[in-house]
Amino acid sequence: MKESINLYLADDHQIVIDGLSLLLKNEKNICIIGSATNGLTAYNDIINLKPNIALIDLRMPEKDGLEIIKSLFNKSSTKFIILSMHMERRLLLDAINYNAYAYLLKNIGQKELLETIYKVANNEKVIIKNPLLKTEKKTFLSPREMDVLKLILVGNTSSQIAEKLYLSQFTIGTHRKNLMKKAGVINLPQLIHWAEENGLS
Amino acid sequence: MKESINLYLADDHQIVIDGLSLLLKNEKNICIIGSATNGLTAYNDIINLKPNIALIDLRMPEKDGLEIIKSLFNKSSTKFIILSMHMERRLLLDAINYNAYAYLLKNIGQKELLETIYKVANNEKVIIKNPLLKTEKKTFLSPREMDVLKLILVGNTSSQIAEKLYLSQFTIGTHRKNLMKKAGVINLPQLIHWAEENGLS
DNA sequence: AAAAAAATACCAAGAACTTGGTATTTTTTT
DNA sequence: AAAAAAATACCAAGTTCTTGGTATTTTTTT
Repeated sequence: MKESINLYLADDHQIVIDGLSLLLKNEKNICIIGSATNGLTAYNDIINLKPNIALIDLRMPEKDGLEIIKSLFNKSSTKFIILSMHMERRLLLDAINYNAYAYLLKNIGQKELLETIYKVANNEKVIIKNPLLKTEKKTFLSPREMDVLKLILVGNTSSQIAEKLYLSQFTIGTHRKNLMKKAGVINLPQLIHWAEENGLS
Repeated sequence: MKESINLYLADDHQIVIDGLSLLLKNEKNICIIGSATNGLTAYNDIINLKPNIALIDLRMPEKDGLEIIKSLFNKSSTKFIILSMHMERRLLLDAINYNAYAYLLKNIGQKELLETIYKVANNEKVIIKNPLLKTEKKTFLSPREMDVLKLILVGNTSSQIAEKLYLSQFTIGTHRKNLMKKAGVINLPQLIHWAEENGLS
């Protein structure tokens, strides 16, 4: 038989952690060895505690879920399950790219969560299928577009972005144009709204 | 002795409901009589089930927490505890105005949640004190400003907003100006970011 | 009833964004 | 090696936003 699964939890809402803890406490094969409400603590804890599996939220203060798995990619034996509010293909692919074992939406139920944890413990990768994923014909953003979008989101103008990325303002203009096309929106507020909805904030 | 507290849960994430259910299941004096992940179901259930207390999320599909308490204001004996992601004075005041018994942030712990429920059951009103509330010298938005902001958020231009609200575009300009001042930001992306952060999305 | 806050409307100059193009270079995929 | 995708750069006309004003009316608070 297998030994018990050491699990780490990270989510920016204490109540979610409390809930998950209780949810998983009844499972005899699962042992929660730590938790955090911010990404940096989670990152350090995961390095020190070396949990078998870490269940981490995408949105967290200090260091988001993706940054954590990027930083620990190929440096840690911990297997990551990403918890996300929204399905966004780009984030999902990023997560897979950095070796996440599962990408779950927060609207999953208890049973599916447990199933996923056991599968992951068994080295199975789980990607929750979601109707959005199919209908969403949107292409993902290129890395450069992502850079530009992030800078837009925090209030930079095109010329400020150009300075920061050592590019021409015209290039930024082109990226804006392409971003809006990909997002299927026609102006800045809508682009920002789209971005926030898709967890890029 | 008192009879047990009938509690209703509404939150758009199933996992939060599952968590809260478990969290409260151990309490012998609390009985969860229903739950929902969308506001409309919650609204109807609360009317039918008449729980003593309803613990509801602010952000929900179909009908948000505030709309629910507004609709049921003075029409229901249910006491409401609002769960919110962020502290926003305006929302807090609205909640109080519509007779909410508590406004809790989701980062509260298990103990505080239980305490609050028992206090509310005892007809005590609880407002979780939060440092933000004090340091936040920001004035809340006026109803009109809120209208304008919401329309900005979904991508309307000033003149589109003017049409929709039967106002002059100059008036909208003034509201924009004042909104940015109150939010302490200097451009549209930052305003939107601020709004989303404060749960006005 | 007086004072304060909110809502309304207006103006103009300058900054920034949007649209619809073209076009070259670099990187990735097949 | 060829094709496709991504990144880069440029232009101009038109639209929209931003700033810094002024000013009147309506509503709320004291």
